[in-house]
Amino acid sequence: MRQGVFLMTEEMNPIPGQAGEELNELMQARRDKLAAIIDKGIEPFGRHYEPTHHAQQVTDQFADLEGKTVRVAGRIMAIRGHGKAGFANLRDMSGQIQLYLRQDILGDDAYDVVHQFDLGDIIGAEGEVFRTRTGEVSIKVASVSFLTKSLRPLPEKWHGLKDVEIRYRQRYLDLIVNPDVQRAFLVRSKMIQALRRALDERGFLEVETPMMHAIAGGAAAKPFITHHNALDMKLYLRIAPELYLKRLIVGGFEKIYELNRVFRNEGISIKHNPEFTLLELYQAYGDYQTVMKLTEEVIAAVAQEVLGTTQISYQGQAIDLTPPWRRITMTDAVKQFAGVDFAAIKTLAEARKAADDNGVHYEPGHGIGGILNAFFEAKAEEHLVQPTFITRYPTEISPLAKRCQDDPEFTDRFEGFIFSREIANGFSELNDPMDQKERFLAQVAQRESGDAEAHMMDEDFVTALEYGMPPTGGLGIGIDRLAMFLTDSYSIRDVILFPHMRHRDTNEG
RNA sequence: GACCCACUAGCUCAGUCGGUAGAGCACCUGACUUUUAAUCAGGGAGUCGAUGGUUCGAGUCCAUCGUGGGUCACCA
Repeated sequence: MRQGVFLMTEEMNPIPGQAGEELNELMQARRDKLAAIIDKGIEPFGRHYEPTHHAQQVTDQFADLEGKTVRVAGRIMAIRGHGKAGFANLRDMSGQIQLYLRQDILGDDAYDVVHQFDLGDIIGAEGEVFRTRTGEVSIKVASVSFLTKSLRPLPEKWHGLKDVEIRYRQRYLDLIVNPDVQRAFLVRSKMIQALRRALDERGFLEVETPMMHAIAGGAAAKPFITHHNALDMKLYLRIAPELYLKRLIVGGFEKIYELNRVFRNEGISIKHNPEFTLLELYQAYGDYQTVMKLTEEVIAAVAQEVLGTTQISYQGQAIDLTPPWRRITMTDAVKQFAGVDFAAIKTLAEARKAADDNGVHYEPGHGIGGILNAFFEAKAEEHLVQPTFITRYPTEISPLAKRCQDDPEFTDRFEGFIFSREIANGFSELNDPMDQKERFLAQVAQRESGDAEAHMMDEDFVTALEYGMPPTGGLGIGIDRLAMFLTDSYSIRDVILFPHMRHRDTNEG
């Protein structure tokens, strides 16, 4: 067999230079230093250290700290030797601080250890805070503690790491050498914190519902399929938590949210990752107006808290998140941007002719509502740069939303758009079990005619509605996309720590 | 899934017309006690993504494959 040990090793270790390969010159040099450190009786992979300050604090509080002794810990990012003295830049989570290392202060033995330092090593240092001749706040190191030896060379200090494949596959390297990357994920983290706080303040309760579903419902999407061995049953990774959250509204919870991952078995692009983070919330006794208002308020509040402003810039485009956002019905948007008035279109034949005349693509299964939506996506969406709510979605494409009081062909539903991208989706929840059952049946029919994204029948959900669900407003917000706007990230991969990549395989044809 | 582009030292990149592979940083040796992309002198480092083909000769031309990126389609 050609698939010997070597191929197995490659497959299990997608990172170049792993065990089994010969060490290159740079790695050998580090192993040699490792041995030298061990020879001196020092543990190269340490156990414990208690820093008194972060790097940034030392700089910020220089006036108070000058002449005082501090302990810091972090990764060595630069070394500048000067014979019997030297400088090193130490990086921790807060930033960098310069260390000044002198043989006459450290002593010969300790200074020998300093000579074994490599870029990337993690050390602790204790010493007096001072300012150098050139004005840089530094620490005159009296003692160093070796905490972790780094056995691989870091990417270059000046140009950083640019190879996007390595950046995503080995995100830790990206985080070490590209400070902006860490900042983006910090913003994402704060944004999620701010969101939770905004919802908690408004009396919402965070809940957790199953990620593995026997029936994949709550959205139009292809699910990932898995299998439970003991129960010998097919399970789907959830495409949305919606149907479980509404069961909780039936159960008596009044304001709930879930902020977690959903999984959709679809293409990957700068706007799509197979798993992404979705916020869904439900407010009993509210409607789509309630949650539409909540959407603009919460997004503006989060931007204000995280960035200090509701005026953001995305890819060079100024965007004003300040409420209230523009509101326009889908029919009016199509009329405005495509010049086609669907209020005057009463038959499928007329809708199809309008689409044909305007070069709008539609599927054979589309009704008037589906064609209206196709018009909207083809002609109107691109114009929705500033935050805009599109309302009155066709019932045909909204199987879980309540019909409008004045027209059963439309629903009390909205989607929020920023920079032409859908960022929020909300509606008055359908709580009529008989209507819901009919909508499911229509979805099942579509599914049987080949639409893999149409809903499955969920009898238990209908049963829950039969016990009675109060009128409810529901909302979903795409967290990754919101993070993209707040961090001015071009690709969704830049706000997901470990975006999905193809599995690295062996090189056999 | 279709099309376009990329893949050269640990990293960032050059490489002309097809003629034995280059730079900066990093690394190694030496000098240097306030430098900061430290400096100075010397040195080592490559399966040019993989496989096949054309050719006297391929990093360079051709084909297939792999991985990544982009655009489109689908989707939030």
